[in-house]
Amino acid sequence: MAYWLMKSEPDVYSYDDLVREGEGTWDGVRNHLAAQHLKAMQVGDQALFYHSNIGKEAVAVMTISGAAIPDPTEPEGTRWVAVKVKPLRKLSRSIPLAVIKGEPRLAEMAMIRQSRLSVSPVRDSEWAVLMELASENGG
DNA sequence: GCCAACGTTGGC
DNA sequence: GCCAACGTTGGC
Repeated sequence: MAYWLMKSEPDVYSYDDLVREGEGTWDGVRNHLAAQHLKAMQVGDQALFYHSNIGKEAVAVMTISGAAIPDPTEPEGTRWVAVKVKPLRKLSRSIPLAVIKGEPRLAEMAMIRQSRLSVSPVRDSEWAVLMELASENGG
């Protein structure tokens, strides 16, 4: 199972919106590297839901419920893709970007190294650190 | 609101 | 094929 981090501006689409929907389609990705990551996702993978711009924090964990399909917001024939996601759990403590940046063990995270990438992989070791930061008694 | 990073477009 | 101009993302 792989781990990911996916960004969304909460005033456009927030974690609460996903909870309300039950299952969401992660579409609108228009970056080739991000799209590559979408294609690599498998059902059962887990992803951090990160609120960009407003909040700037990871707020929840979701699970990939459907592998890559042609992006329904694009006309047929284009190669952009979307995946299906379902909410899993809200983090006990959300993880602000500042905390991620201040954690040396997360310095190599893809989202830190390339801040504008909206879909990025998270290593197992990084995931463990993030979950530690998100727990009530960890850190 | 500003600006850095990055991608895309178009002139040459 | 290079590179300047421009648009977008997203942090500050």
